[in-house]
Amino acid sequence: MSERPLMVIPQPTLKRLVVYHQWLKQLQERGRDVVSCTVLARDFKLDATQIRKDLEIAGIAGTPRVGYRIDAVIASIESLLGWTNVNDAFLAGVGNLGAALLGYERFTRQGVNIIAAFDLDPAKIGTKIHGKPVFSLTKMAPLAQRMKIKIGILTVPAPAAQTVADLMIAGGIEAIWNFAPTALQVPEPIVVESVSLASSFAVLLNQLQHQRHKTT
Amino acid sequence: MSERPLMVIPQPTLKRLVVYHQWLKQLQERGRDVVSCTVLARDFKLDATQIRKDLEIAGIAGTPRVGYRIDAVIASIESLLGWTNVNDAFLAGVGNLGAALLGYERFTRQGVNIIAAFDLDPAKIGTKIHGKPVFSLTKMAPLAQRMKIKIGILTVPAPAAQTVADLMIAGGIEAIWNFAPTALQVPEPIVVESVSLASSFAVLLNQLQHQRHKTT
DNA sequence: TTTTAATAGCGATTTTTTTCTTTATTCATA
DNA sequence: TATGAATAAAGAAAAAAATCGCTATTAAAA
Ligand SMILES: NC(=O)c1ccc[n+]([C@@H]2O[C@H](COP(=O)([O-])OP(=O)(O)OC[C@H]3O[C@@H](n4cnc5c(N)ncnc54)[C@H](O)[C@@H]3O)[C@@H](O)[C@H]2O)c1
Ligand SMILES: NC(=O)c1ccc[n+]([C@@H]2O[C@H](COP(=O)([O-])OP(=O)(O)OC[C@H]3O[C@@H](n4cnc5c(N)ncnc54)[C@H](O)[C@@H]3O)[C@@H](O)[C@H]2O)c1
Repeated sequence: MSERPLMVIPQPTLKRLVVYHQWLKQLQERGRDVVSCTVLARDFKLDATQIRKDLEIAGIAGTPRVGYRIDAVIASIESLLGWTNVNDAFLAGVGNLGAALLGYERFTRQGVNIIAAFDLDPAKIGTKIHGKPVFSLTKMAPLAQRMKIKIGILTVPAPAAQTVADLMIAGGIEAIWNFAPTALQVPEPIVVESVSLASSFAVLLNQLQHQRHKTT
Repeated sequence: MSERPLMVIPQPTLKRLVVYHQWLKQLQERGRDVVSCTVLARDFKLDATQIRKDLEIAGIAGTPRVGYRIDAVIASIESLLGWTNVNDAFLAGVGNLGAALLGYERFTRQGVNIIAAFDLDPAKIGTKIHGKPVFSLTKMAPLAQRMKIKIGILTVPAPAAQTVADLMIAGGIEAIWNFAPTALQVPEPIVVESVSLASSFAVLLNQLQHQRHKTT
């Protein structure tokens, strides 16, 4: 498909590029056409040079005294992240969080399309949640294999996470987006990206404590 | 309360400590009593020295040839993160994600207790979701002020996020946990911690692409 | 009791990431 | 057409984070 040199993008840069993208989309809707690092730095409370380096790493050029064309930046980031072609994914565990992810339409514009969900609960199996069909967990591995699904989203309770991850891998899934607070043990080529909301909240609390110390 | 020197903990360390904590809880439930950095390093696919440094920063000591007492590590991390006293919080935007967060009981063991939620939707106002009362958004600021709530959780659609954040600040809220994909503009002392699931997924995709390059 | 192996501890080194400094480019204005 | 101001670009420096190498300590084995 799209031939990219596949250079290594620093992970902090990668994450920030996604955040810039979201914001630039909003600026665009408000009629903005170009944006400077100075402005972005103020909006995000970051260093302007850092943003410039990030865009440079993404291969984006600006013009002095003007800034960057927003549409060009958006297009570059989308291409860099591979959002131009969407990846099909399975989701396991249609609970509170799983259902929320199923209903989040923005994901399809961010490279992921959840095409089916799997659960153990008989009350959920056979239904559709946010338009996505829910199947029995036993169907997951065979279906993944048949449909060549490569991405699995794991939103089951922590004690079940390892078992369900093993099923995903058995079905040929290569990357697991893990929301369960556990350390998944997976063989070498499998990619795991874990989301830890608790970590994020810990950062919030920590900063709040520091802020209070400063002012008192 | 608990008098801590409030040293600066590197943010990567802080996040990892939370992850260690979750895992150690599980090891404890399985009857484990001590754990070594070597084992943790294998479980998390991290460098053993890094884990040792993290624990050192958290002020945790181990014994050679044995490792660390799991209960001591858990206690130290909880105390360090301030999970021993729970912080009350308000949540704005009881949609898919907001409702999922409302129903997540583990949060109370991680320093945050959502005591009420707020929304614009008349169908939701006056109801209880996962046992938490939902009030009209207009009540948020006055109630926050009266109840001295300092933490706000923002799960409204992106276009509404800035407005609702302003309301939170008007109510005396000092820290905002933001799930909306937007760049909140807040005055100096206000702390904002944004969660970007899209960034996390971008990391997953990126690693998957690299993994594929390696093997092919 | 001695030896061995596993592990924590600690300082040094390397790598990565961020920030600073300087230069070059472009647009607006006189 | 010059001048000034804002900005990107590029390289250097600094800061932060991760990793390495070595030493000390401890428990188990010999
Ligand atoms: N809800 C949140 O806000 C939140 C936040 C952070 C992390 N998480 C994590 O996300 C995961 C899901 O949380 P939740 O609140 O949605 O839980 P939940 O209890 O609402 O949902 C769990 C779902 O998984 C299903 N399930 C259980 N065992 C299964 C199995 N073996 N195979 C397939 N499905 C199975 C259940 O039937 C249920 O539908 C948990 O690991 C939780 O720790 C949740
Ligand atoms: N659902 C997800 O998986 C997911 C993932 C990542 C980020 N997010 C972000 O989280 C936020 C919420 O997502 P969601 O899927 O729950 O959306 P949703 O549409 O399901 O819920 C939004 C809720 O906010 C309420 N609301 C709207 N305007 C409001 C206002 N001004 N004041 C108070 N409440 C208001 C709505 O009535 C609704 O209940 C969005 O910003 C979304 O981008 C969601």
